[in-house]
Amino acid sequence: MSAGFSIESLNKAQRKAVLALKGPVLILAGAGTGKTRTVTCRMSALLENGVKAENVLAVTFTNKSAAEMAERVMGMVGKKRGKALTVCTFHSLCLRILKRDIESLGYKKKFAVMAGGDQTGMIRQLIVRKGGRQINLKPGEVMSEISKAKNAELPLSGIEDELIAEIAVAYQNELRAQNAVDFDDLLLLGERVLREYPEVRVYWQDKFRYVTVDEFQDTNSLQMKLLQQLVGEPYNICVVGDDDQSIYGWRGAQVANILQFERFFPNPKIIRLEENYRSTQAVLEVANSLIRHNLGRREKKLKPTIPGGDLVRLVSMPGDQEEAEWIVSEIVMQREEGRVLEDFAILFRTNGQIRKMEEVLREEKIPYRMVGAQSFYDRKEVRDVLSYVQVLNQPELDIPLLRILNSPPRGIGNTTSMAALDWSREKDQSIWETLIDGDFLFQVSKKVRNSIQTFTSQVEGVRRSLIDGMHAGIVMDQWLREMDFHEWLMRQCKTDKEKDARREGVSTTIASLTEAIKKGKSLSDFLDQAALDAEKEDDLEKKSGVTLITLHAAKGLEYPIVYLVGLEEGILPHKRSLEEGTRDEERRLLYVGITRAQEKMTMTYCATRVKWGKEEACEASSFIGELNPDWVHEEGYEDIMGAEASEEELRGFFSAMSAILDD
DNA sequence: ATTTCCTATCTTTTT
DNA sequence: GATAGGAAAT
Repeated sequence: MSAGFSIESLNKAQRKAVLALKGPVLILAGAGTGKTRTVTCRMSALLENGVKAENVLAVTFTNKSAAEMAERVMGMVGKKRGKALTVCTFHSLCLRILKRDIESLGYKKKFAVMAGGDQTGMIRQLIVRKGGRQINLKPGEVMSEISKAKNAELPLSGIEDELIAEIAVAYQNELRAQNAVDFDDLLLLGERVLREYPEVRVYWQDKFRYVTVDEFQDTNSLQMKLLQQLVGEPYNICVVGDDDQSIYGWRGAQVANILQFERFFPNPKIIRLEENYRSTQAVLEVANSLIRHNLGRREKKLKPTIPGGDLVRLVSMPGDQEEAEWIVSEIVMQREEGRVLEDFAILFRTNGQIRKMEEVLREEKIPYRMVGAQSFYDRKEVRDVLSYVQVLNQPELDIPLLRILNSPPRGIGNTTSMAALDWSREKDQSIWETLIDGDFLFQVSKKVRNSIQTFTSQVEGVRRSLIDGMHAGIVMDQWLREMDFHEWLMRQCKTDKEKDARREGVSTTIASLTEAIKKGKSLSDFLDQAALDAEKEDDLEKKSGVTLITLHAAKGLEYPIVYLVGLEEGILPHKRSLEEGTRDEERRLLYVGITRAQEKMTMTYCATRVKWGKEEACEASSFIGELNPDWVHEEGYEDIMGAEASEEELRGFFSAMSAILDD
């Protein structure tokens, strides 16, 4: 076998997984047990055994892990064959399926994906229109109800809360009117088109004869149904996951999918990977002792291959300021001992906790990279630019058009856009059609008419030059200049830092547009990708420094030295999980956090923490009592500072000594 | 129509 | 302590 990997380098269980190519396979892979390695070797083995790369599909959960897996397989089987494989997320898979056949479901072929801020904005508007303001209804709540209903394949009108149901129905009508879909629709419609149209199903089943699903514990019931449609007999499906790392229950993930895999695909080969190559015994003992407290899991234990190791440290802090300062001082110290900044990661439960840490790192001039904070494509200026691109591509889309209509200000204010909106509703046409509608223009003031016509002819002019074959990146850049977009943007910024960030956001967006066009993608392709991508991958990978990351985003990653901060009741476990009775998931979250560490693990908790500008008292997390004390070393703030003080005294002593000796 | 100032709310986690 | 949306002033 001329495989790009050596079978000898795998352990027995891994080997078994790599060789089980046909039929359903369930790989239970604990943290750090060489899961990715095994999966990529297995895919490589498929190709070695004569399976065509075009017939192989790997589904992952994030774009990032898709990219990573694709890269690793390519490294094994060569670029040419690697490129023919399909490695993508559930959502982008459905996007592909729908691009081919969405017309069967009554949508027009060119549909848009609505996500992030646009979606929130739309819901917010509807809340106001339907009078949900008074009862303080939050967009997030409405969205999660809609999502729940869609994932359960229940009608939106059946949502228990009448007002939410009404808003949900209006939301869906609005999407439908705009020929747009949201994230859940992608899955919902993807599954539906496969189920209802045998020829579509056969096409995709025939294309993807070998399917692999990574992070299977995170799939929800809809994704499971999709898989059932996608994978036909003889069920060449391999799923990989770890029920102990299921941390997306709030998004509808069903641990049952992994616990009862055999219910969906008969007689699977079940393979357990339990030998951990990532962490020291100390780290694993603590992780195991914690996760043991969860009920209803597939019993398993991570077996260490690296005996001993430093004890896991548990440090109490007076406040979050001290917590941040102490961790940074530790990093500085260890860097002086030869550690590189990329070895360190600081893990958080919520994004809000990151701020303090950032502040201190900046003071100390230590570079850092953040993962899982605000999504690049959700930044204001980026969404503005993207809205412009959307309007260029398809002016009939109301949401992006409304967004840019008066930013920068061009004399088409709120009154006018509301009038246009009403008119478009009445005539059952898009707002763009209304703006070029003579009847509509006739009934507005001359001044407003002028402003509108200036704008619409601008759009038409720019669109024409696009059709003439001008480069979209250049056209967009020129147009932004023409309307003094930058100047307007800069005027809104208070600090220089903000200015830089905004400028960078705009130029990065234009740059990635330019790049996409260069690669031969259409504007629609570019916009779809922007909607599905949470992050701009390349920046994150390239940036160096200490990693700041949420526990959720950290899954699948590893770092030599890990600090896990804010181990406090109300944060981890999160207050809301206590209300919702999902404490087990919080425990898994902590488990994921601990198992990220290769060599050194430090956890901290504070007595007080500044929340919303106010100091609040905190209590140590109840999870702390569940950790095996044999492998934990507890320290107080006084101990650490005491040690440091005596070190200083010592230094003072030495300098005094040398002064004497110099004499 | 646009800017500016005030206030209520926010903090789980993400495709 | 930020930020978005609303009211008030220009």
